[in-house]
Amino acid sequence: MLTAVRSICPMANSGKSTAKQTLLQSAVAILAYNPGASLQDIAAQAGVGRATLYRHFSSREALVRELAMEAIAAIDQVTTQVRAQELPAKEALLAFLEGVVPLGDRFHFLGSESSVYTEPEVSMAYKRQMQELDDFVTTLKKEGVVAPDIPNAWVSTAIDMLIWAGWSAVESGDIARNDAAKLAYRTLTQGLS
Amino acid sequence: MLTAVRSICPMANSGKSTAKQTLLQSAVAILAYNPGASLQDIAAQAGVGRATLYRHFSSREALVRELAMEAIAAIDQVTTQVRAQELPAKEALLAFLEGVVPLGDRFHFLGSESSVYTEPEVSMAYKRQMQELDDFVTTLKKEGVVAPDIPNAWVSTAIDMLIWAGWSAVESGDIARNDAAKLAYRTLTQGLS
DNA sequence: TGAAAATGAGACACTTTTGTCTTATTTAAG
DNA sequence: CTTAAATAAGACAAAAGTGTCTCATTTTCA
Repeated sequence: MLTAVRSICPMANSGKSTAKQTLLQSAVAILAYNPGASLQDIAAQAGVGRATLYRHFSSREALVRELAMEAIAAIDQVTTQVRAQELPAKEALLAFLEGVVPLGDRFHFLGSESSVYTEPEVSMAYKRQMQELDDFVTTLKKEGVVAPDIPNAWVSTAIDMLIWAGWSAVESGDIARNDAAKLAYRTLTQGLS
Repeated sequence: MLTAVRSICPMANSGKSTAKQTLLQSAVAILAYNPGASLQDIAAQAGVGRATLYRHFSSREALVRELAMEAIAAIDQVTTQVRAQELPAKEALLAFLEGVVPLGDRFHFLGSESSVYTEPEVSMAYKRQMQELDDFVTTLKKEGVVAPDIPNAWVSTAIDMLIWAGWSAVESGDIARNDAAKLAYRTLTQGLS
């Protein structure tokens, strides 16, 4: 376990995740499965007091908003990396899945949380990201990875759902962490056959 | 499960659905997207007072339990019908999807509601249904519809998610009601190509 | 029409959650 | 060692949700 490096060495700030980061991580882990969880539950899961949570997030709404923005940023990071490689569309799809399936809880949280529609800041970023996914689908069609007669909306939805499928299959222990993205990719490109 | 026995009264409710049915329908429609919705919201969506809701369901827990059991029964009805036709596995899959995609909200509600794990009655019925799905996956493998090297758990999860994908794509207006099951079927059997 | 049943509205007590605050303790830095 | 910052614990009031109850009104059916 590499988790315990924090205290001894004086300058090792690199491995130390801030309390805020821990809270965000715990929050998304809980909220992805139980959107109605209380801040009590979230703080407890993060191993901090409820008051500490309020020191970092002024309200539940603020927590959810930051969570959404952080999820969007994490996914953006993946898409940026994938684009930089300038892969053919098919390989880009696999790379995208490899990067995003481990973020499955954040990804799913985004699609299910209603704040995505109410908060303008989040809403705008989310729409942009959905648009980018739609553009990617168009590329997939151009390069023959996806049949042209399938509606873009269906392709996007199917990708969404199989990302969540991959993450939750790993989480429930049914699928190995390194297999999930490949299974999603295989299912998308050639089905289950 | 005989759905039409409702009341002793001779003719009373022909075209009119019971308040209870309306409530169940509204509840699943709301809870599928917002699991934390209040009974106030549910009653309002059903167009009845909150007190009326309590006349039909003694508690939130009872409402959710009946909802879950009703969802399980609805899905059972589909599987019974599909089995009765004695179709080859591939055609059976399509028939199953055609029947279940319109029940997508109930299906999704079942998989996400935690009462499924806490209530013994629901839990037992749910496990049985999941087992039946797993058996069906085994049949799909035997008849060559699904490759033998794909884990059953992945196949089940993928079917689950694409059912939900179909229902929500219809709900959001992106996909025609009559296309959703076919798109899910096509995606499962040959991917998006 | 008239009686019985169902409903809408809302009052009420209770519980949980939320957001703010204070205080004692721990942790980090000088 | 000493000081300053961060934290856990918990008190507190306000808000929202739950479950029970009553009563006036509407609906239903005989």
